[in-house]
Amino acid sequence: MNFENYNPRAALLAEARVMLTEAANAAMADGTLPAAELPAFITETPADPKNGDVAGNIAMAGARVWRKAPRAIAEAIVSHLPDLTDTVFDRVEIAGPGFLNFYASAGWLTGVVMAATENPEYGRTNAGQGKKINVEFVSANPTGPMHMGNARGGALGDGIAACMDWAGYDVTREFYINDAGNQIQKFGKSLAVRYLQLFVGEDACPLPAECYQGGDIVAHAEHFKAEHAAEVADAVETCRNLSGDALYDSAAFAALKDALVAFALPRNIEGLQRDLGKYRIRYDVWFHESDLHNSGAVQAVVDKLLETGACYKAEDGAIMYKSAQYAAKYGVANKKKNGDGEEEVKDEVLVRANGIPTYFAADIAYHYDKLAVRGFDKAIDVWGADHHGHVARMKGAMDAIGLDGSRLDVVLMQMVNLMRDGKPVRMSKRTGKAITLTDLLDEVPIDSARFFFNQRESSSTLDFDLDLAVRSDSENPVYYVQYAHARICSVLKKLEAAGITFGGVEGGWPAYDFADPSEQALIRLLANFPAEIVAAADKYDPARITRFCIDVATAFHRFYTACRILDAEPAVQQGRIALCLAVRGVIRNILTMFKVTVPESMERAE
RNA sequence: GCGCCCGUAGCUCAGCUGGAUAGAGCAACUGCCUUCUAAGCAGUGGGCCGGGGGUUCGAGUCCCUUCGGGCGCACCA
Repeated sequence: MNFENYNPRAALLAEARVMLTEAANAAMADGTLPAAELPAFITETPADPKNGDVAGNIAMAGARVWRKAPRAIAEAIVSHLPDLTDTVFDRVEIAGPGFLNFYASAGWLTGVVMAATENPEYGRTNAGQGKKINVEFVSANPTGPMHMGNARGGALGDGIAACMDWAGYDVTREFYINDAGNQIQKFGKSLAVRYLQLFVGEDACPLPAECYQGGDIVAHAEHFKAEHAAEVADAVETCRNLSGDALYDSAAFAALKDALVAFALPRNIEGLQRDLGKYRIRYDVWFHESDLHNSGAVQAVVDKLLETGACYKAEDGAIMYKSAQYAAKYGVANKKKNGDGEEEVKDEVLVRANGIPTYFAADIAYHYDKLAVRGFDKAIDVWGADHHGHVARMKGAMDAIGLDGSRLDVVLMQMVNLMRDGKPVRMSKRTGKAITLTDLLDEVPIDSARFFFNQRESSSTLDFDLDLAVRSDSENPVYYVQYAHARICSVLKKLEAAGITFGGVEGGWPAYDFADPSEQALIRLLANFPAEIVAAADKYDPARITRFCIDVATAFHRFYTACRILDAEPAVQQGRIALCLAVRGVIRNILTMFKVTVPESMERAE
């Protein structure tokens, strides 16, 4: 038997839908129901399992076209349903205002357990049809350390990528290195000033306010001095006698900046790669913004937009992008009040009057590269919510350049509040500065960080409970889930020690129908797993999988409390071992998706 | 002023393309270990789903409006 790509819940919903459609058509054909166009209806999984495994609302939805009470329509449809023997259903009932409730057969439940035990990748489906997806996330500036937003973005982006991978998409994880443009100039200026300070002192060459103030800049300057001082000795001598704009505009200062950036930037990028690696994120592509400038791709995009009329040259020489062209379609535009107090749409700068393109121009070239050059069907960007103003104009720009703006989806992520003792903490106790990703990982286990950041929808601000994240008890959801897995491993070890093995499908599937309510509830939950992943991929919401995992752990602990395994009758025991293996597989697959460790045993706290 | 996100139990949050009696964890209270890890389980109490209109068989969910909180509106990224 082949359980690859099996999605039991989707199969059940689809089967009920076919039955209802055929029964309704048959009822109209023989006059039980008046002839009419089949109404739109849904089949869904009821919240309360008492109402069955599939509920159809066709009788209520058809009340108008069939001009009958929903319950009467339901009777008519039920009387035209086929014999349910040998189907995935046991029975159908009419309930409530006119729901048609389908109850799954024991065979279907067994099939779920079989699929989850026989298929090590149970949960994976081909719903995405192998479409090429690019997920770009974090993309932190290589000018300094990563902050909490990057920490959330990393866990979220990697979670989205994992869900899409499991949902059958061909996923590429990508990091966009902003190694060009203004912030690199600022980085260079900061480095060069700090470097000069090593020779002339801080007072003689103060660090401008707009520069990076962090200690990492000083450290770079010191390292450079130790290793490469001779190479820039002449430039330092020249700069010594200059100050203010005369200094910043000098060729010697520029040479100093270039040398220091060439030294520090690769180190910072390596640092990003090291820290993200420690955070268990592996990128497929590290894309350099500078390549887009060097290859002429940015210029080509600007030329093309000028050609199509999406852009125009302003009087001062800047190239402006017309905001009005996307405002209607994507809603948001950069509105400003003019001198008369009237609102007008303000156009965006694509290339500055001084000829230097803005990041917006580079971003268009970058996304053109993703969608048109590299041929991704979809580009998904994970951005902080503070960049939301950029979304509409980026989508609009994709349209303007001849692509489809809907092929770019931006997942906006709200802020993180780090909480300690129920109060927000903004600054690191150690450094007095904003808390970095590495600060966080020094304090809380990576397992907790990866899991916690994926517990809330990206659209909600997230309170990260530092106290909870370090706790090794059931209140910490990571431990709760890991414990369920460890419990299963422990039982299996005990069985193994007693010489009991599991036959599986090959060894003759256990003749046990999972009679206990806790068993059935658990199996029904496991049946949802593939559909949950598909939904998480569709909505770019990995949080539903972490919640699902907690639900599975809860259902397992209930089962474990209600049902014995070690001393059960042989057939019952085999069935329960199968169920344990199924749960173990699902938890393992989820934790692996989120890069959380999957322990086979838990150390006792004391 | 304009735009985006969020208002659901004391707290943190679920609630799937509108569906049946609005759920979970924490906190409070009560039980369950001679039994596979009690890092677990069961039970009790707790709600004008921010307010007000509308759409329909049916609204926490959709539309309008209003109030409260967060974030953004640069020739920065």
